[in-house]
Amino acid sequence: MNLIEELRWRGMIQDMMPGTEEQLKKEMTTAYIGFDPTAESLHIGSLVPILLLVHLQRAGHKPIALVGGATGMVGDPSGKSQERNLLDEATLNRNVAGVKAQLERYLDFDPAKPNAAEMANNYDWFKTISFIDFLRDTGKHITINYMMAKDSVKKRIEGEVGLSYTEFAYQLMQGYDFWWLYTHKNCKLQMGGSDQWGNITTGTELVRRKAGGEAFAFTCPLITKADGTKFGKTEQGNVWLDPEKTSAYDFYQFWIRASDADAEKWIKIFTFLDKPTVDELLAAHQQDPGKQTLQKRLAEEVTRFVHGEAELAKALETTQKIFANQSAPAESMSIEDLESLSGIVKIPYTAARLAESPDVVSFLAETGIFPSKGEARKTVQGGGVSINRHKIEAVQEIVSAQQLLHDKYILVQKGRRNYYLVEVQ
RNA sequence: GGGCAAGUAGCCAAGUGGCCAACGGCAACAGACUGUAAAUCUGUCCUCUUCGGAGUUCGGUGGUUCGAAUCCAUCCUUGCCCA
Repeated sequence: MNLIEELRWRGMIQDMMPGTEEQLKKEMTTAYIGFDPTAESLHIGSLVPILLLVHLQRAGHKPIALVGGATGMVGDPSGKSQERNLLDEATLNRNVAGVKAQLERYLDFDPAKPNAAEMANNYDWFKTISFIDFLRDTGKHITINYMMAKDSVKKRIEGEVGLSYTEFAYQLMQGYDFWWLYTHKNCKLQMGGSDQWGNITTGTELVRRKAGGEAFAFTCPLITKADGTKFGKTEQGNVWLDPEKTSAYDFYQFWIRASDADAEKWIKIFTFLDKPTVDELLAAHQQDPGKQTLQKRLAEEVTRFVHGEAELAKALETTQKIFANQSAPAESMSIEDLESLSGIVKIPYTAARLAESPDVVSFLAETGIFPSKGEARKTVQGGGVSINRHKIEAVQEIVSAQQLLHDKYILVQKGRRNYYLVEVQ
């Protein structure tokens, strides 16, 4: 199966330039995707472009992961209703390093292979370009009319917030990247999310006009949720790929909570399972949705891909302990069980303070499980807090040493799925 | 430089002298129901709180007034039109 067919059944193709499929069939093709260094870590939204590169490489083509050290200084207006804040240089450098380190984990950079992945940073070629050169050599090739016709630009021009010249120029920079990679790396294909289509076509246009060459592109639909809310967010915020920011357990949990409708789409996009396997899973799931076959497999596959087998095993283990036997009293958990709950937030608490038998509300605020007593009180009143799996019925309840599990721990639940292990010292 | 319009909580958006911590919607969090799902219903949703309240908000600053998100002045930002 060729790359395009493969991506097509997975629902990962949105727009494609004519001739792209033929180009990929013709020869080993070098392709790139740009990643914005807007944060120190990539989040699961960036997983899709990463997967595109991995699919590309598996199909025998050569991927280039481009980190936007230069474009990140300017800000892409695509999909943004407002002018972006500029990042300072120190932050940007840190982000570039972080993003680079992560990308390196997912692609094969083995130089012995003809299609070894490469990493690039567009700061490397932008830092020496003068403004005058850029205007003369690049700006000349693209008309304002062409640039203004882009959706991302049009929306902002028609909207009431406007668009700075800086952001307007962004597409030229990205287009220049493509041209640069085309001429220096023989890169003929750019991929990306569908919001990048406008920027990408400016690039193919530049390649055509400035280099007289032919370049190709396709995009992947943006990931959405069936209920229309934003993908990749949880109560703790973004779901990051960095285990320091989002533990493997939390990462696993994000996927397992996918709705049925989402899981059906996501299993194709976020896993490498082949079509027969996916069809089988879909059928099994439809037969007995309550088993969450899809969600479990999805969570498992993606967690393995991002965090590795060992971390997946830990996440599964913790999940098992917490959810498999939810009605079991916390007292039945062994000390090993408690101590090996990986990914659960552990909080220290002093034995001296516990000896004073604080009321729950103070306890919850002091441990930092809630930011303030008011918050804690509200949630307790709403029935949202359990200690050792017993729901707190009244704000007057107290916490005491008698509740210690194995003389050391108190298991606190905020809501149904947020667990905290308070360790008394 | 001139004219016009706008700036309200995470977002959208009402409010045009006291009844305003500010209608409504979205998002978010919690509860019920369930399958750690969706849909639905309920509660919370500026901050703190001994739950009685207390404090800080409506682009910034200054003013008028017993009292201002609402009126005036000025500044900043944005959009549209003119030069």
